[in-house]
Amino acid sequence: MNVKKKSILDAATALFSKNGYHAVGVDSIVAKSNVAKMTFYKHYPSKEFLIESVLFQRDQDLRDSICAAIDKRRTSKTKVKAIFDWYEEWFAAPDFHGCMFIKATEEFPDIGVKIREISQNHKIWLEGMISDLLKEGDIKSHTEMAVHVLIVLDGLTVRSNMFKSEAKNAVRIAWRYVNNMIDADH
Amino acid sequence: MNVKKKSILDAATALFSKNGYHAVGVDSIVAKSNVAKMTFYKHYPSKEFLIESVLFQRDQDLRDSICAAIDKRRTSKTKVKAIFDWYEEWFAAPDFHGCMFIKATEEFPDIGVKIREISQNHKIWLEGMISDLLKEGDIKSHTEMAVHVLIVLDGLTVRSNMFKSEAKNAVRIAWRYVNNMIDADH
DNA sequence: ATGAAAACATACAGATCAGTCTGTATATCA
DNA sequence: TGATATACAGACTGATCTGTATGTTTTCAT
Repeated sequence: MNVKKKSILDAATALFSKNGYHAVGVDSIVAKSNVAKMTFYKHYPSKEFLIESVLFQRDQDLRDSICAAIDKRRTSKTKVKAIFDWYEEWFAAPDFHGCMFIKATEEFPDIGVKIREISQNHKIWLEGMISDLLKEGDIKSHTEMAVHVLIVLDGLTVRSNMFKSEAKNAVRIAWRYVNNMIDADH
Repeated sequence: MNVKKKSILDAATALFSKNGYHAVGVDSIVAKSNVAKMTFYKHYPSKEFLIESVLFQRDQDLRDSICAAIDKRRTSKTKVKAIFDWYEEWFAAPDFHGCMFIKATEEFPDIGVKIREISQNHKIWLEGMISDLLKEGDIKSHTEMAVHVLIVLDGLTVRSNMFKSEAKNAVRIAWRYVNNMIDADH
């Protein structure tokens, strides 16, 4: 990708991630990315298109990162645990300000909007990934359990954004109960 | 409360709840509440103050509503179930667009802001309420389990906002696992 | 070195933002 | 009836919003 275009995308990702989508103006993105306004509109014809591009890229990056974390483990349960570990590390990052897809869904209420669709697809992907891992671990109701695990992960994300200092403890508690849930299914 | 002031509060609550806080302007609140702009600024000296008032009132209303739902049940576990039932009914409402406190936390990232503080207090209250119920049900680790239950409830809320048509099924799945978790603790 | 493409700075348009001001109308109560 | 408080409509300020226009400078391959 073009270096200027990448610079805009990175700046926008950081600003949207912290402040949300409506609160961030094009001018502040242009300023942070050290780019002329016309260069911005050349690469991204509208703010909405930029938001879609940011979310699309974020989805790609998260898939890669989470898959890499999973691939380091061997058993199906430790692979699920790897996701929780990944989240815990994410919550501890100084630039963590919640999930960009949840934020997008909160800010764009109209159904059928592409921004929502990208956000939904990310969650559907993660749920499918978890379902597959549970299935490998011989969980009979892996589909339903995956729904629950995703609910827990999203709940953890919201909570860690609200009470950042308690994120680590919350992950520990949640994983203990999820671990018990997995064991109880055998 | 003054009838005009109440009208403004109700209109603002509906608009913020659906569209978020930054996306809604004072003019649209004034229009929806059928009030003159000066009347608005007489009752609420700034938009930020209005948001705080909306969240404060919402907190009060939710506490009353949830407590009323709990009081109808007799055992501690059915009281916890009552909370899940309450959430399920809330998700099915046509004007459900997610939790206003989660939305506020996503849109106002600066720590120490009163808007965040009110939101945190609501979650702390609910967690304490759940913890008390679990304690009455002789759950030894009621404090930690309450953390987990709140995580599940917030995860459900986020998910139901993203996939509204699947809300009912998600609540059913989540409650089944929470029910198992409670039973397993005895 | 030269010419095209890209990015630059900056001003601008038109709309909307939060918040203020003015002057009028209405409602209540003595 | 007359005094007072409240609410009214709507214009206005200055800032900011998204997006465009213009003309100059930089980059870079030929």
